[in-house]
Amino acid sequence: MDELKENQTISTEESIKEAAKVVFLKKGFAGTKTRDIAEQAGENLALINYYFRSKKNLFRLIMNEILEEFMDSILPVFNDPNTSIQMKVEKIAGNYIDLFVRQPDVPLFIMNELGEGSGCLAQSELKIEKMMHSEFHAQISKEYPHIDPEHIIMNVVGMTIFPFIGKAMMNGMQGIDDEMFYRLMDERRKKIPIWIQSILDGPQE
Amino acid sequence: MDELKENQTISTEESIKEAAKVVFLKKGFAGTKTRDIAEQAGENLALINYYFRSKKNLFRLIMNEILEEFMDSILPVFNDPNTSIQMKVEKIAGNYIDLFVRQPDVPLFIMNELGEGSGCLAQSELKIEKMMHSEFHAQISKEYPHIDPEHIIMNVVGMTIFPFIGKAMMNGMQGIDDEMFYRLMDERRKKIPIWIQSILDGPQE
DNA sequence: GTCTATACAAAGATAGAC
DNA sequence: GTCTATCTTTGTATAGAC
Repeated sequence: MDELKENQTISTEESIKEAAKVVFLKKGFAGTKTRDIAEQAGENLALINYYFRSKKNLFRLIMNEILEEFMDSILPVFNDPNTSIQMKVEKIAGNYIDLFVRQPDVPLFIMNELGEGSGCLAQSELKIEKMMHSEFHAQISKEYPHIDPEHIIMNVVGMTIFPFIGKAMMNGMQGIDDEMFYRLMDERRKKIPIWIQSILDGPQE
Repeated sequence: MDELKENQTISTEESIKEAAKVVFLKKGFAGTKTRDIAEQAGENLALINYYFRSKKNLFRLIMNEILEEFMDSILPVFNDPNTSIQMKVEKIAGNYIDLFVRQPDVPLFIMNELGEGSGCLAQSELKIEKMMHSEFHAQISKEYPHIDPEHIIMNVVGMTIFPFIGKAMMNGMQGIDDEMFYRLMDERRKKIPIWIQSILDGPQE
């Protein structure tokens, strides 16, 4: 019955992963000490390396889980031929904003690990290629043949996630406090699809 | 003549700064060891702390120089009441793209160091507030009172720099190689101002 | 004021006992 | 599987030569 016990208390491995998630999201990768994770989990320091080989590996594991969950929530809509371009944009912008409002550290997290220095996510299951060759891509090609679908995808993603990446910049700015920021983000949820439509339709003559 | 020697060989302090710039840009803040910098400069390790107090301080110094130079090239146009909104957008998108094509590591760099973990740039002279309260901001408020200027600024900057941040993602993608990426970026240099105009004008009825 | 050599502390990783 | 003790790397500080 070793593999089948139920009502079992949380495993050591799992408790470390949960603790790591909390600490990583609060302090970032560089700001997190493995000793913090061990303390938060109430486990011995050496067990982190025993179960996860390295701090970086543990970090990558957690990030991939978050991203995979997110992508799985996006892709079905993205590949559904029966939803319009506008609805797809609404879905992706809305889901990104929801995720980042709830977990403000994730965007920087992603960016952090794309650099060559850490490079954890570079070859991971980001599934971006699935986004690029999705039904969304095909729909744009068909309905707006004059514009490169890559540009539109870059615009949607850039307009959506940049403010969160740049939040640290903006917080220092006179005139944009947290309350205003979240109000702006809520506006963007509705406006980004409209803006994308304006871009697709082109300039007014 | 102590302050006025010319033809002088590069100073120790300067050689460390140059070496640090090279290594930081290549490996990022976390990936750079102070011993790497010392070796690259051909100087003793302790001199880094002697001249710059700490690794973080040295990093901040270098980043501020890069950003300041960039901002100084942007701000005059940004605050000139005699250039149109479109021309300002052209200027900022063009300058960003030029900078990032020449120094592909800078954008990720900036983002990397905005996180709370390292936080080197958080309270630095980013001059973003000057961008936000520039003539550009005022022009949008006046000519397009129905739209929040912050949204437009976020859109310009997001559309411009996101592709560089996401380049690592896209490089892994089937169908976008380096040549195509730079072709797309060159297109964006001209198209972003047009797209912004479409957004400002709103959807076609 | 500059520089070399060295010491020290924090933090990730590992070996080996149990 | 778990824990203690230890090793290694790395940023920083200091002592002392010139």
